[in-house]
Amino acid sequence: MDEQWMIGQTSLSLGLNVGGPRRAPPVTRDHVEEDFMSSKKNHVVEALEAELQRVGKENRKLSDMLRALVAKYSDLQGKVSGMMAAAAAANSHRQSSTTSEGGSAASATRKRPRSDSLDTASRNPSPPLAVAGSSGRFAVSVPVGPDQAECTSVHEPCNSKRVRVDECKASRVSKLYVHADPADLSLQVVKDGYQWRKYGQKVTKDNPCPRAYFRCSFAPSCQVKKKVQRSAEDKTVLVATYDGDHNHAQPPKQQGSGGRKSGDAAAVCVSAAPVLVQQQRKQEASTAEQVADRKNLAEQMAATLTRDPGFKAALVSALSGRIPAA
DNA sequence: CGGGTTTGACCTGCGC
DNA sequence: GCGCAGGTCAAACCCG
Repeated sequence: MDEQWMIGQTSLSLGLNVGGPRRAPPVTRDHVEEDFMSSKKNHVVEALEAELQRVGKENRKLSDMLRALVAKYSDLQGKVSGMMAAAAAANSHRQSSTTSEGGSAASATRKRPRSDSLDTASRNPSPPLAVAGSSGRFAVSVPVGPDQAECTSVHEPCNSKRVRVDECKASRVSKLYVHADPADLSLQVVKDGYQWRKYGQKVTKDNPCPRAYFRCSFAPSCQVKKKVQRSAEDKTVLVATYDGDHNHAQPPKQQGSGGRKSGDAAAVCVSAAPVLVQQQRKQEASTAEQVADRKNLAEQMAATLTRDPGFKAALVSALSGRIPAA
């Protein structure tokens, strides 16, 4: 981490030649005015020094916060990987015991097997949240919705499909807001590091922009779904709704070689800074629970940002541009 | 030729 | 029971 860098930058104040490296003032005919100006400059210097001290303090504080966030993130990541490993082990056990079922479903007629596939879909529980964002983008998976309860009944056969779907829906639904070019109507893929295959599109009632349906195409057993639709309020914002969790790691990047075909992260490179949280603010009331959620989101974002070299570079350039101006 | 996208049809739950 | 709307399917098409 570069908190040390941040901390180090607080000492920039020492290197600042406030007032600039001026030549010795020429002997002018107006000494009174000169004195007045120098005293004025002294005030400015004092003010600047105070400001620098304040900024330095703030920097230290932020560095501490960053350290805490990183520690938290590492801790969570460890937990997640542990849980994913456990879930993968459980999955392999279950799949080996239910292979006959999957094989029979594949050869059925066109329409009917749908419920079968849905059954297998919901029967295949997703492991805990895999935080997207390792792709260097700020694609933070944000749990949305009042309940974060785990879908515990997915292993058991269930009579009502809807009930099961609802149960699973309650488990993992996250939303991602991505700023996109409004002129490009084809922008229906949110770059999040995973491979997606589009399987449908629909115009919904409340939004004139069509909603695209995606499925994870990286792992056939992965049942994550994604809906992408432009925001009705702000057409520059793509709203990606994730349903479920990936039961696999993020696919390896193949950058530089032109990338894969579309559907993948390389299909569309959303240029602008993603994750617009203000939309979420609009949607959610200010209950204590939601505030906590938001805080959690902010923490995740901060952790993601601190690990992102691009962000770091941008921050460095932004800071270096500002410091002389101050 | 294989894999992804498009798109019209179909399925299903829900409200009236 | 009927209509509506969201979600899904799959044939046709496209592309590298």
